[in-house]
Amino acid sequence: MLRLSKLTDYATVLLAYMAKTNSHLHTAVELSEATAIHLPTVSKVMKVLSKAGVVYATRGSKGGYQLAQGPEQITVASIIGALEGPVAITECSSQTHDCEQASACEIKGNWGVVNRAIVNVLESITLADMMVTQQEYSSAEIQVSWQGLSR
Amino acid sequence: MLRLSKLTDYATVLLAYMAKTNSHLHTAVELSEATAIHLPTVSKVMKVLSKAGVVYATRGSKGGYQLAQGPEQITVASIIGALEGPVAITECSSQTHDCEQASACEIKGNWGVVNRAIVNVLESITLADMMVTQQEYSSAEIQVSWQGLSR
DNA sequence: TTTATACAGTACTAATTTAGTCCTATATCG
DNA sequence: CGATATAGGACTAAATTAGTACTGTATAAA
Ligand code: FES
Ligand code: FES
Repeated sequence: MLRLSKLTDYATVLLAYMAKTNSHLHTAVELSEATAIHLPTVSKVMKVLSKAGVVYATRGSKGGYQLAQGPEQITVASIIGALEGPVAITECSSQTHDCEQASACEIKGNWGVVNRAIVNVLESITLADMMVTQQEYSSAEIQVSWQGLSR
Repeated sequence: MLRLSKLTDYATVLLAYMAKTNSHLHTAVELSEATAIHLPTVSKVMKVLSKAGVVYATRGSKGGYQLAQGPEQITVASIIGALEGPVAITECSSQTHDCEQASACEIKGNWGVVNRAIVNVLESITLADMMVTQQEYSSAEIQVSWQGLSR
């Protein structure tokens, strides 16, 4: 249903907390207590974020996690990519598809264009943007223009 | 994984075929043969599209389906909406959410903004756009700007 | 060097969602 | 009436996601 996984949501909440309290390394236990996300889940998410390079991990006593970049450099797309892989709204939206009925298909390639548009949005929004306090959903100003093809 | 359901994909393929051959009513059998989508699945999809008002259905002998509007008026968002309901990329992205940890959450409301941005993209793309023959994915020109909050 | 701490990697089960099919009912035309 | 075609709902199977647990590795301090 065009929905992100819960793990991606957790990741964003965790990263936002880390961004807010950026002075020290954060252990999984601390993150769990601060966000009320169960510890095993926090661990799972942080391991994935670490492997993807979104956060930097230090092992051992006095260890923990820290953001690999500033909140302005971490995009929502990169968070999603870490947890779920590249965004692909349909099977046919990636370059490496092999749709069975491709020869007869009227919309061939167009999901790729839609996908690209959505990725552009997600790449334009950073963790810092996600930390802005919202008064109203409707107060956001987003402008999107669709110009079709250049040829 | 931010993916549309297959039924939504089928719906778009079916509607694109209908748009291309707009002169007559299309039975489920004809649509199935033209698109190579199994008949039970075609029926399921068309029933949903009919209920949502995307297509108009005529019962009985000489019956079938036709587009309720021109391809330029049918948006991708409306197709998705018919099959999957309103787009909500996370539980917290709709106005009517009641997130357990909302009081402590650093990103409260921001998924709603991201969701709105994606919906804007999907509302800007029509069935007619989806029927343009694509040479290269990269040839599409989409411009998105994120301007954050107005206040 | 031993011990406590904290992350890494992997495997597994349960829960949820989606896909696909089928059956019965209703409407329309000739 | 009988053939055609959609409407609605129920049901099963498949796929995906969420959540948990266990074992391994690295680090720092006693
Ligand atoms: S749906 Fe795959 S090529 Fe059209
Ligand atoms: S995730 Fe629900 S309010 Fe933040």
